[in-house]
Amino acid sequence: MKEGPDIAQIGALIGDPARANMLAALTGGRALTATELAAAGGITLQTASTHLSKLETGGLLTQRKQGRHRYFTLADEAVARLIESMMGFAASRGHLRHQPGPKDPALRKARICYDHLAGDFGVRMLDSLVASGSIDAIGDGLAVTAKGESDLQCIGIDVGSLKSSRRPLCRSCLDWSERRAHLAGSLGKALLSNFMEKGWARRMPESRSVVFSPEGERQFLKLFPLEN
Amino acid sequence: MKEGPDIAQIGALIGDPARANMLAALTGGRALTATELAAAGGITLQTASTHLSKLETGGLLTQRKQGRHRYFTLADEAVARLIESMMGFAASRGHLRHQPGPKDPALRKARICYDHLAGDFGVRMLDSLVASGSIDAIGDGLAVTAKGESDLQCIGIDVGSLKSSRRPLCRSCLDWSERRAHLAGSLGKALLSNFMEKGWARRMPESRSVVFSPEGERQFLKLFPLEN
DNA sequence: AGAATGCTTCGGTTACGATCGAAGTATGAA
DNA sequence: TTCATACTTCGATCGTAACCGAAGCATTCT
Repeated sequence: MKEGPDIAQIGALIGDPARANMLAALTGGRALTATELAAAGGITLQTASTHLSKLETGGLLTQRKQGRHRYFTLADEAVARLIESMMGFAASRGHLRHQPGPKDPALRKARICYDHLAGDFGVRMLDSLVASGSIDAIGDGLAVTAKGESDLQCIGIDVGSLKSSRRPLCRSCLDWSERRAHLAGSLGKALLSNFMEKGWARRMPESRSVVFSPEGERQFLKLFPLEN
Repeated sequence: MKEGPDIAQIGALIGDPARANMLAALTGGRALTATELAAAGGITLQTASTHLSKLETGGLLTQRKQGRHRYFTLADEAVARLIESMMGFAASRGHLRHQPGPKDPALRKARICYDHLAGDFGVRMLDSLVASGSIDAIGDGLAVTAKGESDLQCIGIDVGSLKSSRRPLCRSCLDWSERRAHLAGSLGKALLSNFMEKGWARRMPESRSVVFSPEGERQFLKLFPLEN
């Protein structure tokens, strides 16, 4: 009858539209203030405040006060994964919010998923890394090969130092737009920051989309070719 | 602002305690009638009926009428994965339902997870298969080796025929009690049914727990040893 | 045929929670 | 100090949905 952990609590937590919108906004990875989240949820500040405290006591959010602002973030990567997996599920059921805004194509092309690259470009990058033998893939599992380690070193990424972190190096993440895997984990994060440092890509404010400069896109496509 | 798929709908669907309990009951894998589910949810039949129709239109359940009964099942494996992953998340946050009933230890030891073996025994089985070189594991990805294929043949499982199914052969599934991976996919299912055919194990009515006979447990432990 | 079982639909009650206005606290700026 | 911003808490309203009793179908049993 009543077995196991209590799903209903977190379900209800995510089940409110305003809260769901706020969580989705935070999937962008950057910390947001209460007022920004209120806007994202489409509600007043007071209401947002109560929602945020609920989400925090529910363990989904952490807050960090800085000056007179209160910055909220997803509690950890597990939360981000849960939200993203629910998005994938919702998308597969056709629970889509039809709003073919101008941002939509940009989001499908390249967007941020917590701290790594998702969308068309994210999928292409992982496919290319696997095809070139830099990453071994068995099902959902990923591992960097010796070749990959040296290739990545050339781009400017030290895999060795990433390995020492407690966080898994590679992890495949299924996103809702492509429904195919892209690269998450500390390596996924490192690659994206690498692109941004080089000026190839930058994040758009108020959105999860990532735009590449013309030159950046050229370099990216050259670096991660698709054979077929 | 409003990007991507609508999480809130399925969140709300799962967010109701009665519905959550019914879904959890269905994670057991067997099809249940409306009255059984009403009992599982702790509500009357009428209320259960409306809940069930909501879950069905939401795409979480499928019903199959047979005679004067209506059997409900989780719509597909993706739903089962979602529920189980939410259970894992809830457990990690301490959202546990404290009810130290007598069944609890049995559930941790061996229970069913949709259609395969989970709990202590499920984890042990996968660990042993990996250690013996029957299964290759990279991160979350699993693949049967040639050695594994012949070993499994000896037990009475034809991997070749399983491969032809559309469903993935191996998949790792993280369960809430152990927080470690166990074997899902068509192979996971085949192994469990193999044990049950041999009389090693059987399912308890009204519960997700799987109990091994003394002899069955002896055989199981011998077949899947742990070295350390 | 009639009776029993399994389930759905209808109607009305009730309770909870989402919402906002208004007032209260904390931090920073003038 | 005073004023402004960022946020929380209080209080009250309101809507929705969960719930059950009762009645309505459908299927099977006798």
